[in-house]
Amino acid sequence: MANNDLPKQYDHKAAQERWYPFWEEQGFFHAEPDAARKPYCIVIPPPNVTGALHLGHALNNTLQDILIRQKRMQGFATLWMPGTDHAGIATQAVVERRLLQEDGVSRHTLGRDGLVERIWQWKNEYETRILGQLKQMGCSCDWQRTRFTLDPVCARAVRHTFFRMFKDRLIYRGKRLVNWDTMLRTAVSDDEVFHEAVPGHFWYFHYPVIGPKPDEPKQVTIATTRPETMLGDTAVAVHPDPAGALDKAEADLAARLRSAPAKQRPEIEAEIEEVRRRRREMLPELEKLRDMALAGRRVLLPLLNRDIPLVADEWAKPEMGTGCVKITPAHDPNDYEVGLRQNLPMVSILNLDGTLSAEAGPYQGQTVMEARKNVVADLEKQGLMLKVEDREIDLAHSDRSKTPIEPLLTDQWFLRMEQLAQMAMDAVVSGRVRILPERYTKGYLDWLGEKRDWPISRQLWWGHQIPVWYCDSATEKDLSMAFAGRDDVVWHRDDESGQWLICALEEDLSDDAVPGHALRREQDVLDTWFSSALWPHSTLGWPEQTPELDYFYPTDVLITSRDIITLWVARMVLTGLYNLGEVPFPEVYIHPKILDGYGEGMSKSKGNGVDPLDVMEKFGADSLRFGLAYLTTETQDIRMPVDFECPHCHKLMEQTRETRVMPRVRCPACGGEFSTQWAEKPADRALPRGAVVSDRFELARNFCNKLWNASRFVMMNLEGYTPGEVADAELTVEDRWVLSRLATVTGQVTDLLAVYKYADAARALYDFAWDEFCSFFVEMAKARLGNPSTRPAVQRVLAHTLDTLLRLLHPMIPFLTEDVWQRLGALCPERGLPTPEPPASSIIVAPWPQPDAARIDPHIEAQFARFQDVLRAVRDIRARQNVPPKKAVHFAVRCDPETAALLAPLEPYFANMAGAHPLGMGPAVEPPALSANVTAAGLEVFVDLAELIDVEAELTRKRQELDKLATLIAGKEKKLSNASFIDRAPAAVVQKERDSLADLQQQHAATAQVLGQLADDACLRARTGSQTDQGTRSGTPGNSESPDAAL
RNA sequence: GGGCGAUUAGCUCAGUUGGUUAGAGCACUAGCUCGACAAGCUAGGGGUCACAGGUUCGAGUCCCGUAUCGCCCACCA
Repeated sequence: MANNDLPKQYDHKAAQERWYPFWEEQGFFHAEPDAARKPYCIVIPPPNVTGALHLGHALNNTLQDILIRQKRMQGFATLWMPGTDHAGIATQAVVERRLLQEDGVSRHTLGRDGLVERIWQWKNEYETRILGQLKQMGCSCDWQRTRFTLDPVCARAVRHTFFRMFKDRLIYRGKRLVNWDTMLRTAVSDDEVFHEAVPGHFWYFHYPVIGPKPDEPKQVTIATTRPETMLGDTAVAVHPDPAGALDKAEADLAARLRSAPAKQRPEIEAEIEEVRRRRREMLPELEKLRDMALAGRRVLLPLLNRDIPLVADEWAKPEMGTGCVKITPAHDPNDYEVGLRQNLPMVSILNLDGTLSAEAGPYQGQTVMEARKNVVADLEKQGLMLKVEDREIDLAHSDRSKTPIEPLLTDQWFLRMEQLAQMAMDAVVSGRVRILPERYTKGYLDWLGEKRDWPISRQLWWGHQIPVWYCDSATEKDLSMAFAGRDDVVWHRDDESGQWLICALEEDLSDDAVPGHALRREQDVLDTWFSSALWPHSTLGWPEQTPELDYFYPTDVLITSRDIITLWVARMVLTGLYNLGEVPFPEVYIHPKILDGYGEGMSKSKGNGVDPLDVMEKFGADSLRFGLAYLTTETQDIRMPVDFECPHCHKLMEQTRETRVMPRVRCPACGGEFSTQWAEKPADRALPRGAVVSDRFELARNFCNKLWNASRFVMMNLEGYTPGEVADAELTVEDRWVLSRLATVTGQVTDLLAVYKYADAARALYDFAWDEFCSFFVEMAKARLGNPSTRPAVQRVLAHTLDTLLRLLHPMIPFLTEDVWQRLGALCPERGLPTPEPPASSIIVAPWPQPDAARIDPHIEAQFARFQDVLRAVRDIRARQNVPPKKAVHFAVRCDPETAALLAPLEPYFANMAGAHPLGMGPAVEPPALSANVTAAGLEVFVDLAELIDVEAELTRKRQELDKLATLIAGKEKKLSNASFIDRAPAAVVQKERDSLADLQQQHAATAQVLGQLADDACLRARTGSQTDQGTRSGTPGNSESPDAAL
């Protein structure tokens, strides 16, 4: 192979295009149950088919692939289960919006089947795109097993789970207030609601008391921001203990006041004053009303002339509003709770389209806004309106239609959580499921601890339709006869409506399944999370007892982000336990979130999202992956300032809060304009698109390139390579050093990945590859490669070291490592120490390196560290003295005999790596007549400056250095003269300090000596008035004939 | 309102059970095209570890408080 032709820069595109198809064709990603091997399985958190993947997905999947690739190399039968999520509401919303925009068609005109068909088209398009993105990233998923939460296999799991839960009476129907979008006529979930402050009003009005006694108030005053809801009022509440409640409010405020900073105090003091005012002015009336409530007195609901009770309920806070609160159970979440507590009727005044229902009497058919206006006007007419205040209202809006949300009481399906939640909690408390980092367990347990029933129905068309049929008319006997002998149908009567709820396992029921009685299927679908909750077992074929399920379940780890610990992780644990009696995974690793430069999470709506394809286009998949791994620390989110890359001049420009939402941006560097993701107008779209990237991937890109060039060096120098044994005796100091370091790093990386410390693993590899392998081993190999007698051995060590390093890096940098692996295979068909062997056909299945404890040699590492110290010192002096690179220098090292002996075999490298020639090393070494020195722990390096010196600069430097050393020495002396330090600190620490002091004193002495010589010289020259005559000054130090110099 | 996390160099971040003179990458400065690599090499400058207390012989590290930022949950008649 013509390795000289290798490009100087790593061509990531070529490697990606070449090796991904190769891996797929070879079937490396596919896993089958294999009794001879241990299983390792991760299920992907299925991305939503709503859109393309962003950088958060890239991170999530990179972390999974790193583990998967490592485990595969470790010999496990490794399965990474891929797939996507139908993401019910989000996907339907996206498709509906597009339909409306592009075709002007609403879902109601299209109909259920038509819409669902369109969504399937969308799904197919985006699934392909998403899976394509994963492939580009190098994800080694078992694509043959790709699942979709709505496919037949998953659907079957959903039906079986639902059926059993229904049979176990865990699923029930009930009323619940939902966020109703009157425009789209659907309930939307809490996360699809945004709050926006809008100007509004706060109306105060009166309800007359029915039959007031002389000492009783004639009316109660209530206040509301939504006056039309009074039509649905079924009570007015007053606090059962207004005096106590006010006392408590005051006490709470007083407590806050004590700990409050000065600037908040006036506000709190004002609040306290308000509470006191209320106690003076309002308490008697509130207590009277409370007594009336307890006596069962009623008030008249104006306009509808309905009489409704006064109730005593703690929801009415005497410190707020009028102290009395109207109760509208069907249209307010808190009032609903009051309604349940007080056994109030629930009157729904809204139709699903947002108009008022028959319950609203004369206002029937009006919209909410119309009714509001009319109700206010009518109350005014009756003299019941007290006052109106302007007030800003934090109003809930639907994300999808941007219209205000109306809380509406509707029939929904629920899953009883009491036992299920407890099982999921126990699994974590007992340690059967460990959440890492551990701090996230609290949120999990707190959330489950509330044991709130899970509302599982959604008024959507895209999803798993609930397999329940209603029947109003049949008797129990009719059903028993119709379904005689069938254990795949169960039914029970709905307590509230009295109708039959019939659930069928796999086969849908026909309308005439019960002769003579019509069946009507439930139209709602299940919450998306219901099917996602089954993902770890449904993807493996459950309820079928497949070999895969048997072998791979439970999976080994779940890797996900923290915002779905409750929505998803908790529910997977719960269904896993319910369906299989086993947790779905023993560990959950929660990874950081990717934030933009302002510390905000990335999202489409903010416009600060980064498409991994843009990053890969610019930096390559390897850099994307390594960069992300390098940033994945345990405690920190990943802050990533985002840049536009100008398509004209390719310069990066920072994306600001302003530019990130602009359709077109002008490059400040070249003045060219480009479009962004917001471009909609044809004129904008015609501009070239500016990719959104981040310079935080440059580190990884540079590293990949470094690796590429190190590999290139090795391969260029493998000419004439012959495989062969390398006996330990043949190994040089640097060989033994690099092998020792390699063994250490192998152990570290293996251990770190086992505990998900990706950043530490990446750093260990980065530092070793760059600072040790490239900067030292490769540099030092150059000399030996030039010598025919040493060339074969160093080739073998180089090939082996590179081979091992590639394997360690493969999980993070799959393409580059495979590319080099294959090339290396052509050059070294057998390699490895001590005995060469043929390498694996692909690095993806090459064995993961074992940390070879026998290679770890602290003595050699210490020796090498000394060499590095001396080399650094010489280079330092060269640099600060501005010695031209090609000019040789001479130096001496004062050190103990052991160090001198250690350094001896490395002497030639000083010439190669620093253009420096040793004059002597050992304890008796004296500085040359004129020298620059560097002191390090236990040694002093003197560079002979006879021909080179800039005396003044060196004098200044030495004086500063001496001062610094003196300060440090003083500090140490003080510490060591402190009796309590000597007494209480561990002996080892004290000794360390003593050694350190001695060393500093030695450094001080050496520096003082050099300084003295330099000062004499400067003095001499000042006296003679002559410039240094470089030719005549003696370059030979006095000690060059000393015994130590002969070492 | 409750919970969690963060605050270390201009920027982005490491910093192990408390123990030598707090590190890296980018950016900056100076010098370098010597056959792996200028996406590089060599060296350098740059830090009151957010602020204020405490524990300790010793605090970036542990404890209390404050400020700022972020995330999650709840609530707002």
